[in-house]
Formats: sequence, C-alpha cells, structure tokens
Amino acid sequence: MAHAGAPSSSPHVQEKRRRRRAEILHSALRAFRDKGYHATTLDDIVGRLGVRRTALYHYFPDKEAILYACHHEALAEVAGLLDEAKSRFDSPKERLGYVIREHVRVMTDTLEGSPLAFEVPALAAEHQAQIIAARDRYEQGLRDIIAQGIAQGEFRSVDPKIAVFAIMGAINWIARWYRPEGSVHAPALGAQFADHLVGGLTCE
Amino acid sequence: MAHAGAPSSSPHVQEKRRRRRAEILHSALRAFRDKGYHATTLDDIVGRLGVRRTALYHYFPDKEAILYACHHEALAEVAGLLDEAKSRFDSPKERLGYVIREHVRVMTDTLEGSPLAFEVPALAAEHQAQIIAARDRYEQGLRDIIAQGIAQGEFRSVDPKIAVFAIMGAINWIARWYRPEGSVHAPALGAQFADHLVGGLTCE
DNA sequence: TAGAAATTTTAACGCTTAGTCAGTTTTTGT
DNA sequence: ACAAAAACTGACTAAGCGTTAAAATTTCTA
Repeated sequence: MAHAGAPSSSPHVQEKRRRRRAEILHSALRAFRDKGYHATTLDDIVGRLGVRRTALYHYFPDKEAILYACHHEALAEVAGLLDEAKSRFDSPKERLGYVIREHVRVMTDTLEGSPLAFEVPALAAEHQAQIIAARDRYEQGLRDIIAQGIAQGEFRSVDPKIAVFAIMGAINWIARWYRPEGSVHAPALGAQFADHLVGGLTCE
Repeated sequence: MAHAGAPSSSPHVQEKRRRRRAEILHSALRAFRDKGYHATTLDDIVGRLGVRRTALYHYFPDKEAILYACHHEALAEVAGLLDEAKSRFDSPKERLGYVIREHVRVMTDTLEGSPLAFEVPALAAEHQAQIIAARDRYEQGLRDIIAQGIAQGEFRSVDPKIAVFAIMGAINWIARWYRPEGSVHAPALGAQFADHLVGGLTCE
C-alpha cells in the first residue's frame, strides 16, 4: 500500500518521492525505447537506478502502472499544445504548423524517441480506454484545425480524419529512427515536418 | 529437422506444405496485429488453425522464425514497387505517388493492417540485420526519387532522408488504426496519402 | 492395401519473470 | 538522540510460455 500515497507526509518528503518516481519513469521510458514494453524486464528498468527490482513496488503497484504513468504524462504534455496554438495563432495553417513542430519537440526531447504510442495495446483495459480517450481528444483537436482550414479555403478539401492519421503516423514514427545522439537536428526536424505535412494540405 | 525442408517429397506434398506454411503465417500476422509479437503466444497463432501448438515446429524452428518469414514476404512485395514505378512513370512526382499508393495497398490488403514494421527489434540479430538492410534499400530508393525530383525542380529542396521518414511513418502507422472491416475505403486512403505526402514536397 | 512419409498430438521440461512478504537499513522530524 | 516513517532488500512463489522427444495418426505412393 506504499504507492497509495497518503498525503500525510511533509512537503519535503513528498517532493523527494515525486522525484524518485520521475527517475523511475525516465529510466523505464528509455528501457521501453530500447526493447519495447514486453521485452523490458523490471531489472532492465532498475539497472540504471542502482536499486533492486522490488523497490519499484514502493512507487507503482505493478509493471503496467509504470507504462500507464509514462503515457499519462506524455499525453498531458501534447494536449496542452492545442490550447497554446489557439492562443498564439489565428490561421489554421499557422496553428497546425505550431502543433506539429512542438509535438516533434516532445518526441525528441521529453520522450527521447521512446515509441510510447506503440505500446497502448499493452495497457490494461481500463487504462487503455483512458489513454485512447485522451489521444482521441487530441486528434479531434487536430481535425478541427484542418476542418477550419478547409472552410476558410486555406486547405484543400481532404478528409480531416485521414490527414490527421498521416500526421500522427509521421510524428510517432520518429521513435523508430530518432536517437538523441544521432545526426538529425531536432528543431530542423520539426520545421521540415511542419512544412511537409502542412504543405501537403495547402491549396496551391 | 522437419523444417529443414529436404526437397525429396513429391510436388503435391510440397505444395500442400507450402500452403500450410502460408496459413500459419497469415494467422500469425493477424495475431501480431492484435497483440504485438511478444504478447502473442503460440496458442494465439494456432487458435485459428485448429491445431496444437507443437505442430508449428514442423514448419518453423521457433517463434522468431515465424516473425522473420512474415517480414521477409512483406518486404519482398514492397521492394518490387520501386522497379514497377520506374518502368511505368518518368517524373519523380508520379513515381512517388505510385509507390505510396501501392505501399498503402500492401498495408491494407496483404498485411491487413499488421504492424510488422513495429516488430523489427524482436528479430534475432542476424535476421534483424537482413530485414533492416532490405528496408534500407527500399528507403534509399524513395530517397533517390525525391533527390531526382529536387534536381529536376519538381520538389522543394528538402532533406530526402527526413522526407522519407515522414512518408514511411504515415504509411506504417496505418497498422495502428486501419481495420479491414472499418469505414475507411482502402483505395481512397492510398490516393489521399499520395496527394498529401507528395503535395507536401511539391513546389508551389 | 501395405508400407513409408509426413503431419499432428500428448506429455512434460525448464527457463524466465512478475509479483509477494517479512524483515532490515536509511532517512526524517522533534 | 530517538522514535516513526520511508525506502529498500533477499528469498521465495506461482504462472506462463517456448521448446523438445517420442508416440499416434493421417496422408501419400506404389
């Protein structure tokens, strides 16, 4: 019941615990990136932390909860991009370009190229439903931008649903080839993706 | 040593064996689609075949060999698209559009939306090297088309490597949402993908 | 239709790995 | 310095799963 997290402890202790949790998630994220969720053992996760496997159960009830937490945090970060785009830009073209660039940044920086989106089927049914719902909201936001662009004559008259799938695919696939230490410059990547994917929707 | 396949048996027997192998691969492909390679058990694979788990070992030395065979056949099919595009069309724009449309068709028809490309890390080192090499040849072919398009002034001056990653991502991601019984019309999907992804490279 | 070949089954092994639990060490607040 | 809380450990359990060997069954061939 350690992970139940009664908020009875001091702020300092809570903060320490929060940090440790973050360390675990970060280590897990990298392990998932290298081997995928199922092939990652608990020992893989703690290998980088200098701690035994059983210590994990102090912070998470089971392995799947770690995966869920990774998803939860990652989705929270990208979900915020939609509002940010709306407040910063007016035209659908600019908004879409911004979201793509920033989403690419999350992929390369926060997630360090971890293919989290690939591991949704590994989640327990309940968690899976939550994550899929959040992802759907995000995709709906993108579809709305595109639909508005079509209505305003900025974009060609495509099926927004399919267009969003193409965009999400291109971005999620980054996990399969991007490595932080590699030669591809992350910001340039975001810029080219935005040009490529927004350009493909634009009226000539 | 059953799967060593000494070609001493009659043509009829060989043909029968070949068909059974294909059945196994097809069933495995769908299982991998639903659960991913690691989460798929041998019982999942044979569940649809009405046969015991151990019967598989007559056709494949181990589970990983089944995954490899799936990859091998799928890649062989898409590799042929490059030559076909070259012989049918002259302009890079048309060639690229053709390859994208046909690749989407392979994803929806042959693979029925199986995310094979996601499972490369699960292959044994030797097999992995082979599959990656074949995939690299394919991607290099796409890069060549794009580079030629840039040289001829049809395409904007982008990094062909990144452009190909975006295209491959969009196509491979189809596996995560497409279902044969779903509402999206497969040929229309290929057409829109081609428009979107080629259009994003085209000079305005 | 008998014998051979190919295929499938039964039964069981062995390894991996997630998860449990009781106890120990470390850290924290007073 | 001391008691309480938190963090961690080591040994163990249980289950799942890929794999193997040998026997049984079906299919093919002559």
